[in-house]
Order: sequence, then C-alpha cells, then structure tokens
Amino acid sequence: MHPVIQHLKNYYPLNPTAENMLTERLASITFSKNDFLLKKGRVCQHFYFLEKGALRGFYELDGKEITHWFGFENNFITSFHSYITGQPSIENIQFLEDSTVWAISKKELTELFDAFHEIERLVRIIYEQYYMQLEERYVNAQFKTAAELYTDLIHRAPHILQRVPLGQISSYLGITQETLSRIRKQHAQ
Amino acid sequence: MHPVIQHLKNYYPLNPTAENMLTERLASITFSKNDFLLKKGRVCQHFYFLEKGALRGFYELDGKEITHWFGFENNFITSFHSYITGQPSIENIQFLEDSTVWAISKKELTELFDAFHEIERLVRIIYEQYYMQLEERYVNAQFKTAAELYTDLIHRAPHILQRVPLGQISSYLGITQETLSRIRKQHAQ
DNA sequence: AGCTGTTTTTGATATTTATCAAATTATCGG
DNA sequence: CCGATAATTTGATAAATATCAAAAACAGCT
Repeated sequence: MHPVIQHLKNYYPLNPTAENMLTERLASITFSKNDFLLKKGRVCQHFYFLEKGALRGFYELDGKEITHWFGFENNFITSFHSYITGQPSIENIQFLEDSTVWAISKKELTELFDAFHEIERLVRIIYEQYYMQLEERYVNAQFKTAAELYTDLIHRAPHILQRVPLGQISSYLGITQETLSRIRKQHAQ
Repeated sequence: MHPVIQHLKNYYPLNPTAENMLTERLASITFSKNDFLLKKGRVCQHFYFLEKGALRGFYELDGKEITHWFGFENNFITSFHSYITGQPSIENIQFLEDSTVWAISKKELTELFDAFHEIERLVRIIYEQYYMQLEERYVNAQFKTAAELYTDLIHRAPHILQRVPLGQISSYLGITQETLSRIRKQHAQ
C-alpha cells in the first residue's frame, strides 16, 4: 500500500476511490543530504509527506541560521505560511539526510477537497494534531529554562540528537550553541 | 444576520440550509467580568465564538498565573487541547470584561461536519489561520528580545494594552511584570 | 596515520532578565 | 473626597544566558 495512504489510516479511514485519486496525484521525489526542498523567496505550492529521511525549516536572522522545526519520517511537510497565503516563503527547507518525499500540489489537493469530503476531513484532523503540537512547543519554549528544554527533548525525541548537528538543535531550543554545550556537560555528570 | 454567520462569511460562503442548521445550534451566553468560561480539570466540550468582550487563557505554574493567549471580539475560542483530545483542561479561560459568547457543542459541530462539507471546510480554513498566527507568535517569542516583543505588541494589537492588566501582558510576553514595567519606561522616553 | 575543514567545548566577560522588597500610583465603593 | 485594595514602578542584587575568542575533538579523505 502507498506509504501516504498507510499513514493517513492512523487519522481517518478513506474509501478506495479517494485512496486511488490521492495515490495518482502523489509524486515521489528523492533528495540528497543538504538539498533544499524550498528556498526563501519562493512560493511553496506543494504539500509534502516525508517517507524517509530528515529535514529542517530555518530562516536567517542577523546572518545566523535559526532552525525552528525538524521533520522526520511520516511527517507532513510544507512551508505553512507560504502554502496558505501564496506569499513568498521567508524560511528555507533543507534536507539533513538523503530523503524520499511524496508531493501533491495545492491545486490538486484543493480539487480533491471538493471531490472527497473525507480528504478535507483528514487534513482538518491533521491540522488539529499539528496545532496541538505547536501549542505545546510554544508554551514549553516560553516558560521553561534551557536545561529543561534539553531534557524534555531527550525524552520526547532522542533521535533528533543523533541525527542533527548541535548548532541546529540549539537554535531550535532558542539558545546558543555554547549554552547547549554547557548544559550537556552538566547533564552528563 | 447572526453574528457568527456574519463572521464566517469572511472565510467561506455558506448555503442557507447550512446557515440555518448552524444558527439553530448556537446558544448565546452572557458572562460577567472575572467569570470563568472553563476551569482547569474540566473537559472543554464546546467551541465558542466571542461576540463581545475579552478573555484570556492561563494556567498556573509555581503558584503564578501564566496567561498564554487573549481573545477578543470575533475570535473563536476553545481550550484546544482539551476540546480535541477530550482530556481535562490544564488551562483556565476567564473573562476580562462582561462578555457575550455563542457556543456549540463538539457533538453538534461534529454532526454538522457530516451533514455539511462546507462547515467542515470552514473549520479547516479557520484552523489554518490560527495555526499561522501561532506559528508567527512562536517564532517571535523565541527569537526576539523582551523590548522587541513589547513594541511588536503595540503595533500589532494596541487594544490589548488598554484592556488587559500589565501582569497578564507580561506573562503573555514571557517576561516578568517588573521587566515589562522597565521596558515601558524606556519606551516612553 | 596524517592532513584539513568542520563541529563542539572551554574560558572570560558582558548583557539581559529574574527575584525580592519596598514605595508609589491608580481604582473603586461609600 | 477618603480610605482600602489592587496595580504598577523603582531599587538592589542574583541568576541565566549571550558574546567573543580560542582550544580541542571529530570526520572525511588520501
């Protein structure tokens, strides 16, 4: 079965016709480590599903790269603001590993919404899940100390630490690389 | 016309039957300043629309109240995590002013999703808008200084400063009341 | 193994923000 | 207008984190 369909079954059942229509419109693309899925200034016109690999969203501030999210296997990916508004993206999306993604254009997905109520329902449900995750991350980021954020990350997503360089993790946590390095040292003792 | 229907027209058109079904299921409730729309520990089983007034979502941490969002006229309101998961809420929702809200139960709204594809579409679109707002707030909160957050707030939502006590604004910005007070002093000069 | 460029750690210091305590100012009912 | 209560500001100090510079550790390549 198609990996996207497989994953969607976790959220809501699809009838076979909808499955087929969706499958037909999903295109597989492979990327190498350090490739860009999206560069800032470009409009993000696709919704993606990451089958294999890892990527990050980052933007540039005062010449520094600020990674504000990571994506791994079985995550839906897009540059949300750009995708929704049709404005040029201010963020870049870059692969951290050799990866495989499935892509569907906004136009095609929107047409599927019209044709299949249940596909729009799936997206509604996925938005709910992602909103909850972001809300939790927001509250944590704002009200926890750097050390707490690090231990949370270890428990919540230890694979990130294995697969991502430290400088990207530190900006994800909203701290400098030096501070993260010192926190780790504390933590190890 | 019903104020909720009126507002929904900003997002997507509704047919008259859907309008009627929705209107019939919306109940108007008035509250006084300091009343609670939801107390922590209770499950949030309604989706609300704030017609008039103001409220805040807050939770308690180390004996302190942390306000993490505000709602004003024409905002949709719910304790999102509790509403979606059916788990007891960890946040409280309290009115900052005498207010009027419209309420629909999760059960009734879910039934309307089945009956009217376009109502589910509306909610999907509203989620997109709220996700974008949260995403922007997340990035700002994490990577801007306290002074920048304050000046942003002045430009983005000056009404908050008129209608909300300082201690609540400071926790919303993720800083202490004293720090906010000092920032304002700087800013005024 | 040795070279090279990159990533991570360490050290010294500066800056930002929090904390605690007290003083001042604003608000509201009588 | 007065007094009580709450909200905001001010001051002194402590804690957390950033910054800048350099050293150490690591990774890929030959």
